[in-house]
Amino acid sequence: MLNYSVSEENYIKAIFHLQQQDGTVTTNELAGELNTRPASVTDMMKKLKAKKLVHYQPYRGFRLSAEGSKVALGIIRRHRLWEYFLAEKLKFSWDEVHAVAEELEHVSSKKLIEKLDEFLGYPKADPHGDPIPDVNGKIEHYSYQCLASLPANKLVVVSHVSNQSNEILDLLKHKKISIGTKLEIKRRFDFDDSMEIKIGRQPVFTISKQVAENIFVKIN
Amino acid sequence: MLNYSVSEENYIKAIFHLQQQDGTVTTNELAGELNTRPASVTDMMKKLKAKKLVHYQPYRGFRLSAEGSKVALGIIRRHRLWEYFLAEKLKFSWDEVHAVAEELEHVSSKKLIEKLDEFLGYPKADPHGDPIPDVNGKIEHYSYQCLASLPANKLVVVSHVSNQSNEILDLLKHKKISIGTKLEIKRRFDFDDSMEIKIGRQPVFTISKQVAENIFVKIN
DNA sequence: AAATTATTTTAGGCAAAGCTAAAATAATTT
DNA sequence: AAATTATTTTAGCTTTGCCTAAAATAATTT
Repeated sequence: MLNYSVSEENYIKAIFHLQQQDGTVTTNELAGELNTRPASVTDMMKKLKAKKLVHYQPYRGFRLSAEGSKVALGIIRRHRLWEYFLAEKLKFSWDEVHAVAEELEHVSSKKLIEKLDEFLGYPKADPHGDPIPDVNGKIEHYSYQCLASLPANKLVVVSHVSNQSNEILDLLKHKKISIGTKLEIKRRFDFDDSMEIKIGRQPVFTISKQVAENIFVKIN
Repeated sequence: MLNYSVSEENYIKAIFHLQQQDGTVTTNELAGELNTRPASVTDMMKKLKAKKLVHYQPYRGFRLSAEGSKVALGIIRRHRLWEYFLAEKLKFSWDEVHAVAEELEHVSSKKLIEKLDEFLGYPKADPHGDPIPDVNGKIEHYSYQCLASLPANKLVVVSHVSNQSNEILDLLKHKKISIGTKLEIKRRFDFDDSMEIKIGRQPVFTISKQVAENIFVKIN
């Protein structure tokens, strides 16, 4: 496996995360994610395309190639192992681990990561509950839970919507619920299984049983 | 304290080590140490001078300023703590730790290093026996003696190896000499300054002058 | 369908850190 | 003291990764 620059790795990782949601990633999206300019993204996409890490046609967006995904999973593996180390061994608090792991993940020694993994006892997930890919880049997929099945007072992240109809998407769009939205379940009503939900600091609103049954979440 | 680039840090560290021996460091020496060209060294010296990290007059060599030394000791602290971590926790062999620590030392989080130090139990020296500077850059100096300078029939403890090259570490690993090893000097030969050494009840073996010059010991 | 707006790419530059070749300075021989 | 040799610096070029402004293309309105 070749070696990539810190910059290249950051682009690859960002594309990986963005394409989880969107399938294909746009120049502006990626520029936003990386706090850089669209022109810089175009430059880097040309480079990554030349290295066969992304599929890219001008003006048409891009996504990782198989090889690119493998590289991304390697970076994510390193990141999450370091996060686990920082939280578990060095007693960093949950919100501090990410920034430091962003630096550590670029240290490229393969042996370091294998030894670290062993030292940590082969953890399955990082402190945020995100699964840690194995040496071969295999990642356990999330077992999403149906929002309708959860009790009150849970903080969750929307991860999947199991219904592609215009009707539900229209409703979700109106309620400003999309993939990645953080929801807090405030109350459940036994009468009709409706739920009161809060997003950030916005006012509480209600969703019906039928809606909740189609939303799948990761518990935070 | 400001932040420096990986390149700047590598120059600062190299100057620190070279000036231990020479007092003042020359362009060619530093270029040799860093596997770079004299012209590149001159460029960097101008930059480090502008940042008041070195004293430098064209053609007259250079040395670290007080501030430069403080920065150097910070880098050395990080390097040695990581070396200790790699050897002690991840069970790296001592000839492998240096290369990986070279990468880890540039991760700049202050909190990371303080937490790591605590986790490791505030070690005093790295796996090669080099003392670890404290948070304030204070470093303990031991008065070790060079093995090459000692007469026969001495019982000594290996405390420091003044050469991090793979070549010597490979040799020492093969001869089973590491920090803390008890050696008995059985004979010295004036012809080539080689020595016969015994470890415990193992058979006597010979080491060359070049090796003995890099081993520093405490007399038992 | 044309016009307007938004997005993306191109063109041309900049800073960091390296390089080679030539010029300047210092050190050593003769 | 002059000549030669060695060292160091300067000048100018390269690559990486970023930038701004202008041009090209796509998407949306009218």
